[in-house]
Amino acid sequence: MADRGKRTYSRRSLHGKVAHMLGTRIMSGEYAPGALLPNEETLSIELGVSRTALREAIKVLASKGLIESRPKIGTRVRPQRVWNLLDPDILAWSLATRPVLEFIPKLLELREMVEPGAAALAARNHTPEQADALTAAFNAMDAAPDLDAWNTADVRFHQTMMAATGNDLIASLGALIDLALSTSFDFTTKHIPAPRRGLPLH
Amino acid sequence: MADRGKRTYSRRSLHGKVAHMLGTRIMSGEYAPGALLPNEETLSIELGVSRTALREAIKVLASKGLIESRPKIGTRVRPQRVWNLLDPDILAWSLATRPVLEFIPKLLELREMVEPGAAALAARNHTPEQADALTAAFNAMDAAPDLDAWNTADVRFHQTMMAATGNDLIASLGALIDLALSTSFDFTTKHIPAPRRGLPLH
DNA sequence: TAGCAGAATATTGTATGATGAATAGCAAAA
DNA sequence: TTTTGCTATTCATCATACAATATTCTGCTA
Repeated sequence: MADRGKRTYSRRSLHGKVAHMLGTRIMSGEYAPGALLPNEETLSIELGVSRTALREAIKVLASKGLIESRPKIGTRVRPQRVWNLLDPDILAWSLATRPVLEFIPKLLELREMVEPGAAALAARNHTPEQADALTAAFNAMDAAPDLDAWNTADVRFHQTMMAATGNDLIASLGALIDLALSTSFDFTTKHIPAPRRGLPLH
Repeated sequence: MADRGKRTYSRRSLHGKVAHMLGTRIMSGEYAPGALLPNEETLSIELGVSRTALREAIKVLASKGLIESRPKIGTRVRPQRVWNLLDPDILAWSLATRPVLEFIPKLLELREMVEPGAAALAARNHTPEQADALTAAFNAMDAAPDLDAWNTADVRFHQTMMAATGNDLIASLGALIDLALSTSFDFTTKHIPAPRRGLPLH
């Protein structure tokens, strides 16, 4: 049950660090949409890495829709609407720059939006084991002694429910939301919890 | 209105082609989760590209959660549950390998799941311009002469509604679903359309 | 002057080889 | 049996060279 695996890209490798650096610069607006990044040679010198490492980072960002490189032109930041906002890394970079308290409502809104539909699907498709896991998570939530424990149980409850829909895509969406929420809560433990809702199944 | 930008990663560049190739191999199960890919030298020779191009492709796949490289170990396919299924490229690679007809129901299911919540949000947050765009899209749907036109209008309707929620994340999800659906429909134009639903706004 | 062809040029794209760092697996020792 | 240390394999990073590409400039021509 426990391990849901690391879903954000490693920052141990050099190109991972560079990607993080450039990603946050883009999310913060330091490199705004439409703007050109410095050329590879300049940027690699500025960051103190080889052109190879820089290019690997650039390819990562490009694959998430953030930037686009063309010969003779350079590397340009693409418009926000083509950014892949549902990518764990982009979410993490957003959280690293944007005020978290502005972001949490959007996450909660998204979760509230998918929740009823997910519950309905889960009710149709869940396996017996998943039903057990759900009730266990619900009980843990009910018995939570403090806010932190309640959050943990809450996240697990939703994760389990999204998985119980039997739809990979939906499970992936659920994991993403929960990852983002728990990361946000790491920044700010003093948040107002959403009101408890009834258990939609059973 | 028209251009929503390319959201899938370019296949013009060499490393883009390599990423596509490896991505489809992974989605098809040729490289199953837990399996090791051939080492860089072997694989670069097999694909007829330099190690540089191969490595850039590997970094792209790793950033989407598909694989993980470590010295002395090699490059291993990660478990499916950490794949970023909501990535446009991964979706495209899935569509390129998996039978499309098995995939469309999941996409429709996801869309059906988020639709009521999105409509409710849109009703609260939409701007006047978005309301106009919505009615226009709805009318286009109503007046569609054939299935193809109906699909186009349908996709536009949903896209517009998700954008009208005023939540970036939700808009991104909507764009993703619609991209995947229209790509699917390119493969198989002979599908059964979902039953028409009433216009939830107004 | 306007317009077009083609050269110059700046930037990314690709290839290659060398060196460094990490670590799994094995062997030796306690 | 457990621990320690060695070694070989693989990826990580770097440096460099050259190719491909598309803008921009230049100069010719109508």
